[in-house]
Amino acid sequence: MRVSAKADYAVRAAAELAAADDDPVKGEKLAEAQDIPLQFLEHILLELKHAGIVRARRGAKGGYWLAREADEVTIADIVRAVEGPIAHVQSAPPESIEYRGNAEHLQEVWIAVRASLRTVLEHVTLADLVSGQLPSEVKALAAEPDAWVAR
Amino acid sequence: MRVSAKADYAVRAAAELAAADDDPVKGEKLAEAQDIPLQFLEHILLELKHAGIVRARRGAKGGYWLAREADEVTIADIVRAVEGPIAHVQSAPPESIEYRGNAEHLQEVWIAVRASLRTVLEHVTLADLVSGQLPSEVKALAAEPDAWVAR
DNA sequence: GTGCTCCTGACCAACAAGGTCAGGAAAGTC
DNA sequence: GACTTTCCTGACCTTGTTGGTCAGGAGCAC
Repeated sequence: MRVSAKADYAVRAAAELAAADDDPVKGEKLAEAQDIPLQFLEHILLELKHAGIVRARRGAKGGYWLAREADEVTIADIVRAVEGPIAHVQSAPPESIEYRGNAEHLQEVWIAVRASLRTVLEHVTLADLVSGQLPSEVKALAAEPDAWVAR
Repeated sequence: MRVSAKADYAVRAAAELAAADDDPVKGEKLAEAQDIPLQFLEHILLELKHAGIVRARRGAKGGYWLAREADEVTIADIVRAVEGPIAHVQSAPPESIEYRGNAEHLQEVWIAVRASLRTVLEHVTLADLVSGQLPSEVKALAAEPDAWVAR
């Protein structure tokens, strides 16, 4: 139930690309802007490229840019590209698991967990993120003072 | 962003205890009922005991039972006991992270992610789980046909 | 005291996380 | 065509986590 460094880095780098608006940005510049180890970042960008989220060109004037418009890329797309499926249980999708005895309804709970993650991750786009104009449901969740206290 | 085997096992074992209603249940019986490796389960039950969720007695007539009423124990309690804090980013709580440049609003997103997880995990009790009477918000999330399809 | 059952630490193999290193392959510039 | 720049890729590395197993000790009931 945690967010890896890789996913966090990936989203941050993608946010920088979204802000750069289609001109290629060098890996080194992304690394500096977001304080990410360059060589690690390059591996991440490669994964994003393989997932079809980012494009790249080498050489002078080279760099990375988004393959789609910033409002067509969600945080969920990026997290899935680097971390794999969201909210798997024991490495299997929750809809495929069968529970017995008194745990029968646990499947519904894990499904609800996944659904609730999706309502956030699939609705926030990179455009939302850089502009700060998050979808209203997401803003509402983050506006609760209680959401900011540790437990 | 995944649910570990340990957390899944812990919740299932706790559900069995909730259904047993205060008489001690042997580890072996829990392991059989939920098909969990016994020795692994014993370690998990020990963690639940240290977290104050479960109590135990040794010897003949021994076993495990819930330390609190089943409607006073949430899934979040159990997940935290075995997996640690929910939705940490790079092993730190989201409210403590500072983001720069175009990723500034990412903090709000991770806070919203945690809040959305909490709305499910902190509202489902073991009593709800065993009876199948999940809270209405959770039932609503799981009722969406879309929630059951992989992506 | 003799089972029964929990309690605990040690151990283990496999894998993931979070990187670093070294070199190759395109693209542009002169 | 040489050279520089920048991405591309695989190999490697250390540390920690996951998902267990093994062996023995300690408390409880009879």
